[in-house]
Amino acid sequence: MPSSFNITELSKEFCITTRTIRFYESEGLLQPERNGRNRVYSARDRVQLKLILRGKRLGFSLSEIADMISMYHAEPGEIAQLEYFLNRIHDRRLHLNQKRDDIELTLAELTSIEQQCNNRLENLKRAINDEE
Amino acid sequence: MPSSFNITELSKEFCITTRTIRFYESEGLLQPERNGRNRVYSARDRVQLKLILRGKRLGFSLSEIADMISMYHAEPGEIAQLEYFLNRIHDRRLHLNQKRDDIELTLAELTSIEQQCNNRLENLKRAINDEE
DNA sequence: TCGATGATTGACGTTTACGTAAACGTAACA
DNA sequence: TGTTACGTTTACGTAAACGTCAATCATCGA
Repeated sequence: MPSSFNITELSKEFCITTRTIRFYESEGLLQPERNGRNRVYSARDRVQLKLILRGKRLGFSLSEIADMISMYHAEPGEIAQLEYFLNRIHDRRLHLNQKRDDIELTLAELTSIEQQCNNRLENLKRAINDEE
Repeated sequence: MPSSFNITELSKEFCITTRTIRFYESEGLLQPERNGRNRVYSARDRVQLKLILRGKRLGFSLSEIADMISMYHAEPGEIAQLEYFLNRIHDRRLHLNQKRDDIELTLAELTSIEQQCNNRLENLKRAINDEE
């Protein structure tokens, strides 16, 4: 695993356009180094990009993602900050638990209609066999 | 539980605007009855709306949601249709499993930074006690 | 009968998250 | 020494998902 990447390498690895990566930077979600004019992404930048894309898959907006990423890097020093921070973590957890419940529900429904399909399929195949 | 609803009742129950509900209808996601000009939503329409909002929470687009809802109502009659349908179910399941994995990862990371926060918090509080 | 209340249909506006094109820089390679 | 391949900035365009009027209609209580 290399320790630095250019924009095209990352765009290919994650199947996104360079435009998208630059856009994330313009929104403050990435801060790559520069080699002259060109962007140079560290391993940490690459992890950050992974986090962004994971957030996107979960349907979070870029500003929500920015907020979450800031939590990863924050180093609150005072008690009040820490307690505020723990509250935000708590809220995020509730939010994610809700999504997980939504997923479980949807998966259960998928299983149900899958069952029905399989039943119908067996009936149809049996009917064909009976014809022979 | 009433068996029919007007648009304002639904908008209040689900904390969305009437505009949003009408928009979903214009996109083919809802087909309420009419009483004269006015829309009348059945219990089934209400469930449908719930499904839409669940899909939104999971970050699906309205067209994806329309696709999923159509699966709930489809009654494929031929073997080829059924097998195609089972494939779509399979794909959806993969998609949802991916999201669930993303959620588990994120929750695990939240737990980790929560731990760190709690540790710091305890240290700070201990330091204050030692001062006394 | 009149005004408030709530619903409807346009129609244009807005935000988010990029797409796309133009114009330019630069390093390598034939 | 072109030209090809990537990279950059700037800027306008766009699709999705609504928000926000405005004009109109229906009803209902005072």
